[in-house]
Amino acid sequence: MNGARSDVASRRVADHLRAAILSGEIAPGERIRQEEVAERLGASRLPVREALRMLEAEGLTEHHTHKGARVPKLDMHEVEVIYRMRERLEPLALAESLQHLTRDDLRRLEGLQERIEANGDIGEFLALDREFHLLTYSGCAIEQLSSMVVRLWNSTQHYRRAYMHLSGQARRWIVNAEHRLLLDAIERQDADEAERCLAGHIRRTRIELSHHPEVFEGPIP
Amino acid sequence: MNGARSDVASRRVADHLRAAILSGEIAPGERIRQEEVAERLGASRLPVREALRMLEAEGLTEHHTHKGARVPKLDMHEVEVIYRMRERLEPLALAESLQHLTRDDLRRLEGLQERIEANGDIGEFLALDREFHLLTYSGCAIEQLSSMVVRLWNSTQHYRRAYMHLSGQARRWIVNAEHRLLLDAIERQDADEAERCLAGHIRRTRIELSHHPEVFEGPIP
DNA sequence: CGGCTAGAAGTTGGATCCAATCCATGTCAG
DNA sequence: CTGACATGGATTGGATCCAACTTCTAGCCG
Repeated sequence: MNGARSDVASRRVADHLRAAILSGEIAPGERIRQEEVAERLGASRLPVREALRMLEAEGLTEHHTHKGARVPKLDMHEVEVIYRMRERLEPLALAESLQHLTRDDLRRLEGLQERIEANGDIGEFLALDREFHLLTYSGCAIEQLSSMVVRLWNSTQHYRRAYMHLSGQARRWIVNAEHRLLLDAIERQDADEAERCLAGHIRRTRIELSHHPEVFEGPIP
Repeated sequence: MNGARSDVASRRVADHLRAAILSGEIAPGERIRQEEVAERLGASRLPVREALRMLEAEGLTEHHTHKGARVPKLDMHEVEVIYRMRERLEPLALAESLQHLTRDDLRRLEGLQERIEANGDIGEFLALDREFHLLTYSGCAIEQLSSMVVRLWNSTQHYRRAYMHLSGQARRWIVNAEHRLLLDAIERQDADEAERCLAGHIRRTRIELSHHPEVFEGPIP
């Protein structure tokens, strides 16, 4: 009868924490105290515990018994391997998704890409880029595959942001060109070409990132 | 100071349920009632809830709000895609693991393969085969990669068992031959060859499985 | 002065009770 | 007889209180 509200407390808490982690408000390595979160969101500790477990499944927190939850901190090699995983899994997800994308999805992809090209600030770019790519996978009905792709995006989000703070506008032009090629292949339903574009896009990003070890050293803007 | 006992109730419960699901005692599609488990293991419902969340992160259960936990039931296409994910991820895990494998690991791999060749019953074969492959990945220090590989194995375990009940001894000879080739490449630290062997091994299994749609239809031994 | 230990405070894990939701059964109108 | 609908039992979600563990600190002894 209501507007599909998330009236389950644990989900509300999870949504809140997820946003806080993805936006960088809670940084990698930082500890999350149950009581503090519970108090701030007006719930008891129990839904917070459930929420932290959900986030753990999404790769956003890690849990150690009697020591609580932290946001995982990754080193350069870990992130590089995660990018290699993305190179292999995301083309598969795209292939599974491609023929199920609706005409409306394509229109939204176009719209997102136009907004990406509008060159907003870094936070906006990251959010739109994420939305763009995940939308291309939205037709993938294989739960395991979709959830793993989201996990990989979640894990690297913080380092993508850190890298964007270092890289110039030129990078964005390359991204835009690659997105356009990808969009074109998707609209033509050319699975092979779309997979190639996507793998190349991720691969290039991985290699660029590997030239900036400083991303993984200090605290970040 | 104690013998590394799993004195945390939620972990004990999770271990118990994991074993029950992997052994087929709890079948795909089956519901898991918190109170029943709690009573049977002499704990309250809370650690059971935590355990179910852990298992969800491992791909062994799925959770729907106010409807509880079930073991996911997959159709043939889903399993086929999961095998394609394995084809892409496990060679990567092997490459990451290869140079960290100790001489002792290699000896244990040899021992496992010999026990596999001893041709025990199906349950034993499945357990040994799982142990063999996961041991080859044990040197992989990338948590995300290792955990995803385990997830994929967990998800398909039941269907591997169902398939084994249908396939003859000839399949085992092929598996043994492939394992020997893989072991040889691993011992020579030949990453490329090992990746090729492994991808081929998984690929062949996927194709074989796709010839047996009956695996996904009825209830299973 | 430094390192180790005991304990106190803080944080997480677990048990019990209550509330909200789902689902199956039975009833009644058409 | 069939369908929708209401109701009660069953099951999960949440709050509160207590126990176990970790960690930080203060004090003692070498």
